[in-house]
Amino acid sequence: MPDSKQLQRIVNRSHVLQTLRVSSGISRIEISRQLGLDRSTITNLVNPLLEMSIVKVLSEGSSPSKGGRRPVLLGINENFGSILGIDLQNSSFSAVLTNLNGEILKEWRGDMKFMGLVETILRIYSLLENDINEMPVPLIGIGVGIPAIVDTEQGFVRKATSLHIRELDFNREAEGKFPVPVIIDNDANCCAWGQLERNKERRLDNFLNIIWKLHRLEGEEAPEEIEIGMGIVLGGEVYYGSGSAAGELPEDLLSRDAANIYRQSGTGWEIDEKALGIYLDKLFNFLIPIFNVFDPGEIFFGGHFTRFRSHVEKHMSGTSFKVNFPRTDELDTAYGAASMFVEKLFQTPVLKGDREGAEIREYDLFSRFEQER
Amino acid sequence: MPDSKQLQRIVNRSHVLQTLRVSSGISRIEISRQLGLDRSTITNLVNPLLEMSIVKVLSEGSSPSKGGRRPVLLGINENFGSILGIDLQNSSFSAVLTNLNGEILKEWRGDMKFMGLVETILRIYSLLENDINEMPVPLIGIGVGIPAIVDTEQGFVRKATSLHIRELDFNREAEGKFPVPVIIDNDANCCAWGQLERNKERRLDNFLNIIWKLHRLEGEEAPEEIEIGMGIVLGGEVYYGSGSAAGELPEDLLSRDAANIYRQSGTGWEIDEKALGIYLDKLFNFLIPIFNVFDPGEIFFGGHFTRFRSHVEKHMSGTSFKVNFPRTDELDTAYGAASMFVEKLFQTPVLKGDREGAEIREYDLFSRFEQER
DNA sequence: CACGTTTGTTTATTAAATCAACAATGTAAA
DNA sequence: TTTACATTGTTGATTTAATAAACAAACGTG
Repeated sequence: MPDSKQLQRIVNRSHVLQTLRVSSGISRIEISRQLGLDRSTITNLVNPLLEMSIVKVLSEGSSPSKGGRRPVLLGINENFGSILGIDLQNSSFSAVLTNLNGEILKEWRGDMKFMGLVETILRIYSLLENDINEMPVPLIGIGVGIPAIVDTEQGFVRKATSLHIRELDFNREAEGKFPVPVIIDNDANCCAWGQLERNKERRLDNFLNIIWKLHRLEGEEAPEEIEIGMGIVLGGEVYYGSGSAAGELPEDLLSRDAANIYRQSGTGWEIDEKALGIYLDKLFNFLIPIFNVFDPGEIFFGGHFTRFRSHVEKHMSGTSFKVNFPRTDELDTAYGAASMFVEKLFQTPVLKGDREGAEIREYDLFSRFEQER
Repeated sequence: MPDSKQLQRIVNRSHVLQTLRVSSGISRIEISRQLGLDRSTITNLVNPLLEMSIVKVLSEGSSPSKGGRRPVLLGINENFGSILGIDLQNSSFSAVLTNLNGEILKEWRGDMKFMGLVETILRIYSLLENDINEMPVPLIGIGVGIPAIVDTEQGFVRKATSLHIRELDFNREAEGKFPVPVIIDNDANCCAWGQLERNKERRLDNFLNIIWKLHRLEGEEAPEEIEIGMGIVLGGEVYYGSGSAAGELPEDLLSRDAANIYRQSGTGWEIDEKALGIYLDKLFNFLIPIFNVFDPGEIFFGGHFTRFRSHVEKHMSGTSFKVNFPRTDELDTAYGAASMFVEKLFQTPVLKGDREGAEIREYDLFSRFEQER
């Protein structure tokens, strides 16, 4: 629908928003310099965003060294809207509410028997609805992470062993049932989205985000199930591969095979160092070649990897990769699911299809709220 | 230098050229439909290209089913210019001259002692110069493939064991010494570029291109040296990784380790099936996990892999990947090097840097030849 | 042969950028 | 204090490149 002229404006506006997001506290003139656009163009783009309160004035900056008018420092209004991120597992969930700056406003954890994807998410949402509505920030989107192979673009779940799903058209089934748009993705990819969000100022290019996650098995108490997941970010965007299965590890490196690492003791879980060593040998034997072929700029080890930091560092010592152990917790996937939504909000819209029906991506902030507020 | 308005025109012009390249024999109106631009816009973009003879009229198409004026079918003028592609090895080279449609106009093979990168390429060029100049198509660029880790964007050779190079600023050393622009890249990446060119109508998204190449060792007669190279294409573009080393395989899978596969017999080279089997087991043990993690839409096995086709098919039979054995010959790398240049000619120009000095990519066809012809 | 259809061009119009001038606001030296 | 100068940000005129609309050209069909 939007013609090429309007599209240019939309794209430029999006560039402005991205710049504001990445370099919060920047002046209009500095934006114009970074984007190579005229000063007046930025003024014209920014002012409507200010009126809509998507952008806000932070403060007056100090005047430049040689004198001159003080720059007016701008930034994204992080309270323009909130995002609900849900980490959906077989029999439990966790969830976070974040603002547009990726700051956590609220968090939840709970048990929830899985009863179909849409149904379960609806239940969780109605469980949290009151909490969300009493916040001063209105909800504008939901992101969901599940242990599955997901075509996020199409909203299509290909395969989810632990949830017993195959070829589910989520978008169609969820149509009209939620008050805000819902996006789903693989949980490991969500964590990669979260890493993109947390490091947005660094404008990371290529990195791998590997997580070590524990799941309680359905019914059983112990041992827990290990999930090793890899999220791949290339050129600043999550890479899905041609079948949405990029980053999936072989079965024998996941699940029960390594379950005897965790031994139940009197107080709780205890780690069998020998079993751990054997498992990590096998794992890194697999991973290191992958690292070499991808040649990422950085590798993040999240989740329970932080508990085995020294082991990981030993295995990585032969390589020249930059290794990173981000602070992580049980909410990583939920946080990442929310981050995914935020990242998509600020992505520069492109004509999708390229071929037929030129349709704009549906998450563009300005277009969505142009009339409403 | 070019402002945002001119940039839009350049980008749209580039889209038109890409469309013409991918779907040769297309009418203006059909282009306008595919790109979502107005008919008159396409007319205005195409006509200058016709005058410059970058684009040519193919023929009158048949009139549409319900009557109406016959569409004027357009296509890239493949003879607007020619590209020299060079495959540079330690003590020999091969080269091809292609037109803009990736058709081979001429080819050469020869021995050439390596004497520094720029010097050697210059020698090869002067060797072929007369042949090239007597062609009716003017040379507009040179692409070079070398067995090395290369930062193509910067024109910087990081490491080339067999050529004894380390940290060489090619662009600086070559400055002003060639009559046309020269681009260098890793040889495996070149082959991937070649595959992109050969399959341009298919608009491939993600694929891996794996080659099995033989090199004569310096001085020695036998055994030859094996080079296994992987070119990675993601989102329709060659992926280089953060250190330009993406796709590099571990040392022990290359070189001499598998040399005893080739045995010299009375008539020539003979293959030791047992040694081959052991080697391929090891190789595919390495490759299959890589395939799974990349989740490509297709995998090409080129070079000598075609001789071991049944072996490869056996190893790949457990997977669900689409396997492809393209017709290949000794000129693949050279052809790919030329293809790389052509592909870059037709890439949509983007502001590089994004941050500072907004500079346009230097290969844009129209801009380069606007005044000249 | 009249009529509808499709391609492609021409001219007027429009959207969104730039350009240039200027107001506002600051530092620093005279 | 005053003057000069530097920098940010806005306003109005101008330019550019797209679209829109009308039309010419070419073709098939009843």
